[in-house]
Amino acid sequence: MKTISKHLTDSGIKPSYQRIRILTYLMENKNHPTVEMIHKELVNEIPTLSKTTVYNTLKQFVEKGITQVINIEDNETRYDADISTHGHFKCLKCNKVYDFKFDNKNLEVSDIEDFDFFQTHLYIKGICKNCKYLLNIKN
Amino acid sequence: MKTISKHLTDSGIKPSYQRIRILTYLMENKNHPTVEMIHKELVNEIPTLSKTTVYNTLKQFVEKGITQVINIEDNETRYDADISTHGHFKCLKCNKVYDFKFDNKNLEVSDIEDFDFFQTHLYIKGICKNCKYLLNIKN
DNA sequence: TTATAATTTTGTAGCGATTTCAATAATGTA
DNA sequence: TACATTATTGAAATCGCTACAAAATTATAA
Repeated sequence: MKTISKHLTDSGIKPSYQRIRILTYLMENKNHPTVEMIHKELVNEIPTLSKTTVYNTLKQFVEKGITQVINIEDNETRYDADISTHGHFKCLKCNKVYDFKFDNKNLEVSDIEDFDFFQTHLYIKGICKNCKYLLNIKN
Repeated sequence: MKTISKHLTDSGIKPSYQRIRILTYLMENKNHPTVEMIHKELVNEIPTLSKTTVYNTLKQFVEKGITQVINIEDNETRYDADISTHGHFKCLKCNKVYDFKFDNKNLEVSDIEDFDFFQTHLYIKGICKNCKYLLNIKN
């Protein structure tokens, strides 16, 4: 709780109760939640929590650089408090989003050599190990 | 025109007038357009063209695998008739989306070794060469 | 050709995600 | 305590997209 609060103030965000709870949720559940998911969970603890607050808070987190947006699917915006450059894998069977590491430094790109890079997003879609295993059992 | 029509029939899509025009637009203007942009342009030539038709047609193109969706931004779905694996760079200054090549084969990823990959999307955001140049002139 | 069936396009209505905005609540300051 | 500032809330509005049924077009059969 102390660290979360400090994380906010360090980023120029006043640590209100709602903001602390939302950031705590993001850091404890690394499940790349949607606004819907965050609200649904937190409204149990904070009955008055409005969805607008979740939207406003996440927008602010992204602007201040302590949260990144995951656009792996066009109909759902997900959020991740891990702002390090890493990839996201979405299983098309169970819909779970996995984190993965990739070598950003040795990523060879051409055609955009003289461009300045601010953010890199790598998304892979497919079938995860667990679902592959379950599919094999069935057949 | 002949080739576009053939491209459609080869993919199991009946080459209606609207479908031909939409695919032609995608192939001639490699500008990664949104539904809005496609409709705005084509309604000049086809005054009765409805946005629903553009949505339906693109959905079908994606299902049949002749068009891919670009989710580089959460508030705009873009489309690309180039279905080869390539990256997309969005300039945060001029908002243009550039294509770029990257070495998909030598992409080193960890944590998801035994997963099956179906699609890979690489998005980079930053400032393009042209905007960098223009910024330098100003200052 | 003509009648009928199947497909495509169109426009309206509806839905869900997000934003706007004004009122209320909470917090900070003199 | 009084006042100013900021944050939260909830209702209404907006936007992108989908559902659906009617109209238009195209294909098929007699």
